[in-house]
Amino acid sequence: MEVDRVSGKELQRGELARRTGCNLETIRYYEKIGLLTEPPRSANGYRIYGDAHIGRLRFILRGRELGFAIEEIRGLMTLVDSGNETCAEVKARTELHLTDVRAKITDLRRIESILARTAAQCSGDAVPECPILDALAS
Amino acid sequence: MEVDRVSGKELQRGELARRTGCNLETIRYYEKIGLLTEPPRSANGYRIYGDAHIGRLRFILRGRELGFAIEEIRGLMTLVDSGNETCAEVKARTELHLTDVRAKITDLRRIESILARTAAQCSGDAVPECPILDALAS
DNA sequence: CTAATCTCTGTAGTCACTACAGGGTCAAGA
DNA sequence: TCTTGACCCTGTAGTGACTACAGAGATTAG
Repeated sequence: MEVDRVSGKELQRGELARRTGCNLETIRYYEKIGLLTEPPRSANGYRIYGDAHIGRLRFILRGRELGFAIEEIRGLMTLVDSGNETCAEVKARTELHLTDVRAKITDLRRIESILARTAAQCSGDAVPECPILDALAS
Repeated sequence: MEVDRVSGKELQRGELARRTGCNLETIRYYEKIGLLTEPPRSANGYRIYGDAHIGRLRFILRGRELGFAIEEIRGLMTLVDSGNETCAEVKARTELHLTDVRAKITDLRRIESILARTAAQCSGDAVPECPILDALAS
């Protein structure tokens, strides 16, 4: 029994994975944590996905790419599903996340400058005295 | 039986935690994974730490602050312990890590700009059409 | 004497997956 | 018809770097 590949409406898990670039197991994981709704099954027990699932999974993956946590994505999707979403609310959540991202950048930049500065003091010779180790020890 | 607080040579776990700013449980964790050597015990079974432990733990914590992975820190400490460390080797490992940090910064900056740009398109009104959700869905 | 504050142990939970073992199903080729 | 390979199913365990907790024993202050 082959699934319908012409209309693109019925996909098996592997096919969904290929189309979205998502790892095969991750799809099952998202279902397990309730981020993807359980799809119907064919007679043999295989999951059958439709267009709605592709869209939802793409939403999740895009959100993850942008660094949103699973729970933040769940929140956004719940908001959309409830039909109560407003641009204001979505924007507020995005800006909250943006603050987080910026804090991480600041952190990493501080780390970068310390590392770069310390490494620059380093002779790079085959000697046992090392300013990097000194920096770590102090 | 009180530990010696004058010379600062013998500390209990809680005291070591306080002096280094390390979480109490984390010390036990570092011991479990072999990053901190098992300290001697007092008659009642309590761990007793000395100056060497303070130094080692500080080294680990500083390394973690700078984003080194546990295994990288373990590698650096092994290098030092072997007495074979050279400035060149330490520098090489630091620069490897620096590359990693810079890659993360690049990643986050890309995310930041997408989020900022998208949020800026957002009216912030109480309307259900939202460019952020559109960006996530596309 | 008692209550508070240490310490000990092992284990489980966090986040977001990823991998694997051990099986069932299905389509195509020899 | 048989077999091979590619799919799919399930549950569980592993990753990294902790953190928290339960249930116990030890010590100290009042």
